[in-house]
Amino acid sequence: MTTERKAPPSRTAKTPRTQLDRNDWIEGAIEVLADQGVAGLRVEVLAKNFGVTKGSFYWHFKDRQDLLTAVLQLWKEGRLRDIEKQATAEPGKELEQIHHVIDVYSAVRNRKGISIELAVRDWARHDAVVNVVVEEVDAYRLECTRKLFLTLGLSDDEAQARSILVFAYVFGHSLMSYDRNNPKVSEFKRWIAERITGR
Amino acid sequence: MTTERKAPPSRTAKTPRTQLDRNDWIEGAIEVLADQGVAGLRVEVLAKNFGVTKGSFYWHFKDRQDLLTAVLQLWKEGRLRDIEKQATAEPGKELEQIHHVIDVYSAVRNRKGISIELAVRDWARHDAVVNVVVEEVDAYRLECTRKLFLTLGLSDDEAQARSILVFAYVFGHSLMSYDRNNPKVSEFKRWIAERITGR
DNA sequence: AATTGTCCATACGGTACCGTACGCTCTATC
DNA sequence: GATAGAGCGTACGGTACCGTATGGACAATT
Repeated sequence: MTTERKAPPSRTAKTPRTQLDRNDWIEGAIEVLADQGVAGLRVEVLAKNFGVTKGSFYWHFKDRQDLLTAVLQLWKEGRLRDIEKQATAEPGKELEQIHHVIDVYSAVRNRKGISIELAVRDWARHDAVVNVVVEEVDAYRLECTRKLFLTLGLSDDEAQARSILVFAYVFGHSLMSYDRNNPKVSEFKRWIAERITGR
Repeated sequence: MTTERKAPPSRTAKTPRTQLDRNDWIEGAIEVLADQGVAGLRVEVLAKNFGVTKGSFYWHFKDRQDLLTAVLQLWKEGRLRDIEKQATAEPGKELEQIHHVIDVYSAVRNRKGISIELAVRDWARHDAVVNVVVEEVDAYRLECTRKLFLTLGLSDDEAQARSILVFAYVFGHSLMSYDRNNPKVSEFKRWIAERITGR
């Protein structure tokens, strides 16, 4: 499926958002997913967030699973596009680009993105279909990063190992709860990034 | 592992388990937690697993929260004991011990332990009290590992940074879904462990 | 002005839970 | 062998959901 953005039905400027379309629901669902997890992703709750009733929901979606599938699909597409964007380097700037990837995917300012990531991964642990999608996304991420390492002249094995380390680290980091108020944290993060990418 | 088995109340050989005590419920709850998450930790479901009704549950526990608190407490104690055990090295064997920690906490054979770990961490994302406990456990884990690195002659900052990397990696690794059938995976894991601990 | 389709509200039956009240049955103890 | 309490079953009311049926409200079209 492809981001089926419907052209706004000519009510562009008048009432900013009286009607909801499928995409609005999906995006709202991703919000809830980020801070409640799939378990908290309930039709009636979501409807209440929008100030409507579920009568609206069931007009746009067959059932709850229909929404979940759409959410997963949108997530996958977004993640594939994102890693492609974040891991594309100008020639000669591959090392900086890897640092950029580590930085973006472990940044505290990216709280929402990280929350979604963790929520989807937890979702995947209880749903085989979701797990397949996460595997695909992970595979692509590893591949993109591996290419960067390869360009830097590393062997294929080492490039793969380092790529795994990159993402295991960033996801593990966002999973951990250590003292984030520690002023040395950013120092540690730089040391680690250097350790992962350096000679 | 916690393994704090209470001495069976003198009905050792007769009926192997007719009565349930508080600990049985808590351990059963941890089982469910491991493969369903907190959201799936329902009183009536748990009772059905034991082949009893919730009448039994509410004799041993005030309410569902009472069980959850007990589960959390037992988990915390177990984790603190475990890291202490896994990270205690004979003098001169500190490096081997760090490798042992990495190995144990990222081992595929430790599936259940990892499932519990991830379930608790996801739980912590939606419950501030749980999050505090996870922070305490993490802090102790980092401290234990840091001491090992310190004994190896590293600076305090580097010992801290490496400790963070150790646990971010192992947890991130168990969170990731890459091709685990790849025959080179164990090779990658060794490379990474070496990268984390080596000079 | 009547019509059609889109979008939503209301109302309903059904399920899966939570927690309580109360009653039953063993077992140990005297 | 009566008694007391520990451990559990049964039955109930309540809540939060899911999904369906049906009937508006409103816009665009004719």
